[in-house]
Amino acid sequence: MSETLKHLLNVDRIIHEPARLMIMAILSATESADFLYLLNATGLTRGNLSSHLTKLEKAGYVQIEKTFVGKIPRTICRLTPAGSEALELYLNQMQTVLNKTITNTEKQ
Amino acid sequence: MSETLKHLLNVDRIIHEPARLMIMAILSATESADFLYLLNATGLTRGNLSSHLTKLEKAGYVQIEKTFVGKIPRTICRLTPAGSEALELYLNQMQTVLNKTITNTEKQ
DNA sequence: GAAGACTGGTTTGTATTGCAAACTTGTTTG
DNA sequence: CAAACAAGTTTGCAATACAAACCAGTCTTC
Repeated sequence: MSETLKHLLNVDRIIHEPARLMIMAILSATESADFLYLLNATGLTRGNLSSHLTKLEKAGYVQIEKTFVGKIPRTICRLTPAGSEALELYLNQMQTVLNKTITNTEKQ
Repeated sequence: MSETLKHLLNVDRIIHEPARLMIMAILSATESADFLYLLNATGLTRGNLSSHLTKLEKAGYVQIEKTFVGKIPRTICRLTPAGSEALELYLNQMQTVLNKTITNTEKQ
């Protein structure tokens, strides 16, 4: 069991951060979303959303596209292939660890 | 779905840190463990293990007991009731979020 | 019996974060 | 044209997580 647990140390920290996991999860479900949608869906402040998005972009996990709708700027975000791959890997790892741990806690 | 996800922002950061989740998971399975056992089981350095344990102790999640075996000091750690409660809560929350997210990623 | 190695940790230093608040650039409204 | 609003970005700071240095005591070995 220890071996499974040790995977935790290598878990993707970019995704492990709750705020970013939320963002990734939303993007994985919606294909694409704009800044305001994410803002509302996550409950983050604009500042935090902005910096998390930048971090995800630098990691190559989301692609950020800036356009204008009329004269108002609009930021559209979508998961990259690398992003959804990384998300899937993260989910599987965590899932495995959680299951192991849960069955253990139940045992006693 | 958004509501479930937002729980992520309130997830217990003490437990969310991978190193500490490992420690908590091990303790929940073994009832009690000494420093060296944890050291080996987690693969952490002594310094990190020490400081994570202190943090868990301050949070009231583990109880740390120092004894001597012969002339050699020995540190025994066990989960407190508050600790195992917090762990269980964390596991349930994460489990829920992961399941939601996984079914969403599968949909596409 | 003293030099060095080992046990079992704790403390310190540093670089990275995550968050909130302030700022920016432009647009619309009264 | 002044004030309010939209859509973000940048800045400042306090809290972390890790590694490396340190420490107190014990054992070995020559």
